Amino acid sequence: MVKLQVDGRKARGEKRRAELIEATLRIIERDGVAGVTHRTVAAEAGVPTTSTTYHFSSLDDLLVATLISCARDMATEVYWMIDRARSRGSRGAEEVAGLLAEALGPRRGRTMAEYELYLLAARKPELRPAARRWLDVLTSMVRHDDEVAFRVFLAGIDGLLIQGLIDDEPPSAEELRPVVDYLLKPR
Amino acid sequence: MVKLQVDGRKARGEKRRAELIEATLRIIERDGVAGVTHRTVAAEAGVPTTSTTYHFSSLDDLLVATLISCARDMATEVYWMIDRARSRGSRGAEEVAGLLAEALGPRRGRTMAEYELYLLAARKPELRPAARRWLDVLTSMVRHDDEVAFRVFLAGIDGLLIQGLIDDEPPSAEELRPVVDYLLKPR
DNA sequence: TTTGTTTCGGGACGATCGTCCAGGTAGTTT
DNA sequence: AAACTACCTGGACGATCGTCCCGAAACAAA
Repeated sequence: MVKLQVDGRKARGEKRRAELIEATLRIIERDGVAGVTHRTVAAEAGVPTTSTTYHFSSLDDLLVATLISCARDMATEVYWMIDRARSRGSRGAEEVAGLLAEALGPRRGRTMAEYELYLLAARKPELRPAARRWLDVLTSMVRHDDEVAFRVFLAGIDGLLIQGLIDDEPPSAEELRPVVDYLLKPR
Repeated sequence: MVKLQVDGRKARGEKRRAELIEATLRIIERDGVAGVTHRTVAAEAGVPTTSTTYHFSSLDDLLVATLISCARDMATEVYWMIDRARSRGSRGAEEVAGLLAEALGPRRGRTMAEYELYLLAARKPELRPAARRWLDVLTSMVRHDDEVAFRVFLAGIDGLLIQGLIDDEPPSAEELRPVVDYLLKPR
């Protein structure tokens, strides 16, 4: 007989674990990876300091878990972005430009956090599979004969986002539009 | 009468300042921005700890100076890359792919450092002009009617580099070639 | 109820951090 | 030579860091 009701203790533990990961992501959005310490994360989550050391064997473990959680969100997010862009046909570029402007405007902190974690993965080999997964998922969405064009598209998106992060004021969808258009133009 | 011979003391000071910046860049290449402390930089440069606090009013100042120095190097570097690619005409893509493979292979640490400093600029407004300058310099190199294509090119380069940083083994020039080709193909 | 397991949290440890200070040294100016 | 300026450095301060320890509390199994 399989036990259907999970252990209440473990359930609470998992919940707090998730809360700590969320708090970590909020801190990275606000202060960057440099601002992540046991104490700042615990304070952000409203739990005692030692709670982080209990649920995560080290600070690195916490960052790893955060990246994995974040990468999953990114994958589904970009998945739907592509899906929406496709369903709008030739209006796809408009859709993409709008989403880029959003990522560089209201969601700027989140975008910075994602690229900081991305660079963290460049340094920590154990993080790379998680960081690479969403790229692979996306690549598998397209036909094989479009693969080069798609890789160019993804690279272009990354470049536009990174370059947009150092603008004093985030670029508007209208400014991004011609570049996205050029990027999507078939040849 | 203008004094031709500079103050020997200031000359030594400037020299050590430069050495500290170089040491900082080496540390970022090896351990990331997170590894930069007064003590690690001083040890890397082979000078006493307090030397960093004397020449740079704070750790932030040291990072700012390092980014500015690094950005200048990047600008001249990419400038010559573009120049070489142009002079080779249709072989430009080959040249670019080779340089990308080099940036992701032997010079991987340096590439990581550059993007870490880039993201630092996203968080610290006073760093943005320095980080943006080399982009502006490059943009001014092309004809106005090519500007969109050039922005796409630069964004694509950034994307390819960032994505290449999380590969377990750096991509070869041959693997990068088709993407660069597609990126440079006129339309 | 008793026993065992898991989560929780206060407190403290040594290490390392950024920064300051006060004196010492080398080079320039008068 | 004397006064001045700029660079150099050993030592130390308080703050914060990651992490450990150990008892308490909550919950499950017996």
